[in-house]
Amino acid sequence: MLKSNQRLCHNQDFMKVFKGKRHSLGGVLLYYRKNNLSTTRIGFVISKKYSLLAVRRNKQRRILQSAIQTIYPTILPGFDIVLSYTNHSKVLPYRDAVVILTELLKKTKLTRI
RNA sequence: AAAACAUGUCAGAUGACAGCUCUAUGGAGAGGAAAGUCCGGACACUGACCCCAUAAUUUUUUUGUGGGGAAAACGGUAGCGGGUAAUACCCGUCUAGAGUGAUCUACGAGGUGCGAGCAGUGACGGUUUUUUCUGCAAAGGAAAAACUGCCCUAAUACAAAUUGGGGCAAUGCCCAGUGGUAACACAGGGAGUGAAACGGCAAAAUCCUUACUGAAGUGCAAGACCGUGUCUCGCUUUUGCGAGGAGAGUCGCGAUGAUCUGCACGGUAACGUGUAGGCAAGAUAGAUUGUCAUCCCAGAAUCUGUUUACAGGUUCUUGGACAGAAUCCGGCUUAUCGGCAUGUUUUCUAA
RNA sequence: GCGAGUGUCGUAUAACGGUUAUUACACCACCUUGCCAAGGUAGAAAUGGCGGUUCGAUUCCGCUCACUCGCU
Repeated sequence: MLKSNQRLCHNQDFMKVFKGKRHSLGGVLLYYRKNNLSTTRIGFVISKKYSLLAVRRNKQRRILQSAIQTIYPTILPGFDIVLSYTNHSKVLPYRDAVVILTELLKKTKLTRI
């Protein structure tokens, strides 16, 4: 779980980010857009299309959150990012999530290195 | 000891690293169903019948506040007796059926209406028993007998139908008796019918009535406050004032409660009374977790031992039921891997 | 979260508790035509699922599954 200033919290912010650029890899969709703040804020979208059970949706979101948390120091500040996972056929485990997210961030040049 | 039945209860454990929410430095942090939203309440707002008290305007009256009552309308319940804040809930009990049994399942006021079911009668049909055929078996076909409510008699020689007369039983009806708080059960007496008479159905309060009973409607996105944006309108036209109102703001909303746990008493029980102790999640793009290790449970493969089904060991990119609080409680319903405890019944063994 | 509603052939649509479940378009076969369309004749195809009430259920009731809508 990220801190509250590192999270996207309001519907208007989400709508803004969806109008920005996007990239996808392995079922993970990444939207991003510049904001005028000193931190990057990240939001997660896992819809009812992924699973109708609330337990599975919560589980998948927590896995993505904890994967982001390990990568977070390498991300450049000043962006709004939204991550969503829609591949309803299987669960994305923690190790694969870390690999996919680092590759995605390298492609979009949001990392420091 | 085995099998079964009922009720209650647990919902993998420990550690390390990294992190979140509340509280404020000490801690606390998801369920039995948090689910479905099928019922019932609490709570909030809206409108509102009659009576009484009080305050203001005023003295006919109108408005506000508080308290009490009633049943019109609109609902709720429906064998009987209880429990509860309340219920389509719970407990006990009556009736019918299933089971060797513990136990389980089902139904329930009256009228009026319906009636393609049963019976009324011949056939058909149904149930039981016996024989026989097909078939591995399950089951199916054929034949016979008994029962399934009618019987006797006259007009009319016989049969059938119709009409008249007579008789018996069961259910139901009426009367009074015994047991039970009651529903009802048991055992008597009387009248009458051969028929929509009896029995059956009306499943979501509906066609009408009766008895008992509840004021109604909307739901926390209820609702209360604030009045903040490069917002809108009006006045002033610098500041400012008033109205509306986006809202990502505050409260409602996080435990002194129809509360939880233990004990005692009353009651067959649901439950009630008393007493001692506890204060146990409170998020809002939505916390209550992620990863790893060891153990535990289950599964698969394999090895060893012997009674060939058990015991022990090894391995695994194996799996860990159903499922995630959203205002809060009491029920019901649905989903669910496994385990534990208590009580009861049946069978077997031993004394 | 709170509340309301709908499921009938491939699609749209009808039904008093009593039929072999209606109609239109689409589909298939045949006739017609030199060929196609239109037209004619015949045909196949459905009550979301599981239980209950009833002599009998698309209809009434319960549970369940899927879908739709309203309230920031």
